Amino acid sequence: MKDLTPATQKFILHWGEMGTKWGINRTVAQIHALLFISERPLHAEEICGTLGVARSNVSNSLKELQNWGIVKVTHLPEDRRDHFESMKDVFEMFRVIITERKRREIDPTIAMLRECVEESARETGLAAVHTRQRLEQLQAFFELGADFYEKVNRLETPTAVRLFRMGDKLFRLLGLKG
Amino acid sequence: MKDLTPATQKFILHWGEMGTKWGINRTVAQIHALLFISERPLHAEEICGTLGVARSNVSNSLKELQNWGIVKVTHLPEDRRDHFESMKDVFEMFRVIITERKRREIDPTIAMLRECVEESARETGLAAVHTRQRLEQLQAFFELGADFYEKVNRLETPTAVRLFRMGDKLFRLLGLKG
DNA sequence: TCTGGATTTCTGTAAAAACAGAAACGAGAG
DNA sequence: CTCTCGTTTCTGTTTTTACAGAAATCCAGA
Repeated sequence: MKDLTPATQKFILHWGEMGTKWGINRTVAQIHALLFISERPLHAEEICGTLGVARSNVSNSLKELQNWGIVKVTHLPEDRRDHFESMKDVFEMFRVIITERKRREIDPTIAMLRECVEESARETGLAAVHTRQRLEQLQAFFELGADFYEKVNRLETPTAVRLFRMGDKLFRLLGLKG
Repeated sequence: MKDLTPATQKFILHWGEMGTKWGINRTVAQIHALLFISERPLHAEEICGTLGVARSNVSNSLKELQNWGIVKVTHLPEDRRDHFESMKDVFEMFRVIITERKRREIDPTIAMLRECVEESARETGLAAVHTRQRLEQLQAFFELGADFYEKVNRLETPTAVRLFRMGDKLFRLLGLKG
């Protein structure tokens, strides 16, 4: 890791580890961390040099980050090479990430649960009833979460931030505490 | 996969895949799915037979699930063997999972960010200032999320469910829409 | 203390993922 | 058209993770 301050290095390494724990390739996460913290767009070669990984690896990882929608290509005048930059707004960035994970993983899970519930409704026997009830509970939970997310997602960022900040006041206002 | 209805099989397989995408071992996730959907506690041998995995694998996976806190050991009269059962309440279950992930991954990340911000505050130069600002934004985001979670977590389950159900009404009540 | 079932730990193997380097491909400049 | 610089795809290797089977340990009852 060349030309990085100790703090930056520590951040990039930790972010890479975080990635692996959440099912994201370590290198992908590291490149994301690097681009996020960099004040200017970087080209692939720079990323190779800084992180010490192969060119092809960087190329594939960058494509992955673009698929996630949190890294974009830009071009600088007088330079034919692609340059890459991460989204800067943290809140927006996580909004994008969560939306994408919902699309890729949560929505298909809800669909699967729907199918399983249907299927087990057609099966007979006491066991099938139990199974169906369990699956329905799971389905209800995921649907509740998904709906809530959709609603929050429709808010403008500052509005959403305010919502999350409210806390105690929020609960009191809604008379939920009792 | 012996003695399972098609719906149950589909569910267990999907849940296993979900696991891998979220950094959970496939077998661990499958065993969890099996125990979740089972109406009675199972012993290790049954799990082996049903899922077709080795005894040792089941043993380690069960320990992992117990570390997560979503599977517990029980004993049946007239049977020396350990029996295992998953939490049944879906909402509680995810509360436990999220709490654990926060403890393992989010809290250490916040600590790391704090350290990095401190370190980069001691460094000089324009670049260091930029770095620090980025890290501070990230830190603020994580702290906001963590605080909000703590608050929701303190609510009784039915209260929290009501909160998530409110949706539109909620936003209007708070005058957030504008 | 000994015994038999039950569980965990250890060790080598198999499978999967990550990765580097080379080759192929593409786009703009001359 | 072709040469050059840059990017992507392909292929084989390395590393990591998951896993099975064997060995060791544990525990209750005799």
